[in-house]
Amino acid sequence: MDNSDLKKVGLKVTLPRVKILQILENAHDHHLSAEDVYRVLLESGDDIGLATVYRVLTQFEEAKLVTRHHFSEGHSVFEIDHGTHHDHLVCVECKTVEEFFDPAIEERQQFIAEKAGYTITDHNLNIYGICAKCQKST
Amino acid sequence: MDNSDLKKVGLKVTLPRVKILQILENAHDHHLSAEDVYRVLLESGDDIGLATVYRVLTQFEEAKLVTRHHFSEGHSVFEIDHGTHHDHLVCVECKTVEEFFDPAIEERQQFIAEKAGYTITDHNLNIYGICAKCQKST
DNA sequence: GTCCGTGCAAAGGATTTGCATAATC
DNA sequence: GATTATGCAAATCCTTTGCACGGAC
Repeated sequence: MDNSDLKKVGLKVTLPRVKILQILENAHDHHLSAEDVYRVLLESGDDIGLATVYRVLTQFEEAKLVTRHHFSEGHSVFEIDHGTHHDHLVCVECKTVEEFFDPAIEERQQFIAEKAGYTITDHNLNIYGICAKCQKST
Repeated sequence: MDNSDLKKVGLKVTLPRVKILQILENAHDHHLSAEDVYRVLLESGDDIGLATVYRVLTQFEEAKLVTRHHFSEGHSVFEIDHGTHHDHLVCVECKTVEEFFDPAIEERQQFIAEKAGYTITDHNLNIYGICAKCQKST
């Protein structure tokens, strides 16, 4: 994903947008909050305001470049949207996020929604737990 | 669930707590935000502050009388906890919430978490869609 | 009567918005 | 050069907290 993606979705190629896109791509675990992005920007010496970070992330979401998630922590986290749906496994200790995809679960969800007369627009499954690493260190 | 439940969990029986418990029980769809509860209180002429609503709901959550959910709308919703785990089907139009429980999905979740080395502490699955009623009225 | 609970207003964190300046095309 | 984006500060939304008063036990 590079600058041409910005043009493709009708967004001007500006420094903040390019930088933020890069940060999201290079993040260790690919799920960052607006604060996280802002902090990385500050560390790299870029003078970009937090308001801009929010604005850019929201634009990216509308352009379907990134997805916004609401884990149970009060704030939003963003990840690059590669077009492949998946759910999340979140470690409540170290906040690491892993992704998974389970066809059996997807199918059951579809079935349940249909049975209840719903047309699915979206769905999200979050499993919260303690990861292997954190279990050892306790 | 009546006043004795309050005593049981170590909370004094006060008017706000009793009223709020009643409101949660009698709610049409059993999922209310703090604002929703507050509005009902106002309508019944009770002079109870919004801060108290939040305090009481938080105490109820700690006492495991109610469960707090974060659907993708920015605010929390609360429901009476009858001790039976279930997931949610949320209509994005009329905001109605239905509950469901699917053993197959529960089992798969357990399996996925184990495979990834996680000990599950909690999990939640929300399916967002348009309910039968809202599909007709559009 | 003691201690806990409540109301009000003020504080708090996350996110959004208004406006003048600065950058892109 | 026109239009769109940015930075800063102020505003907003949801929720929590501090403090003096009132109610439960």
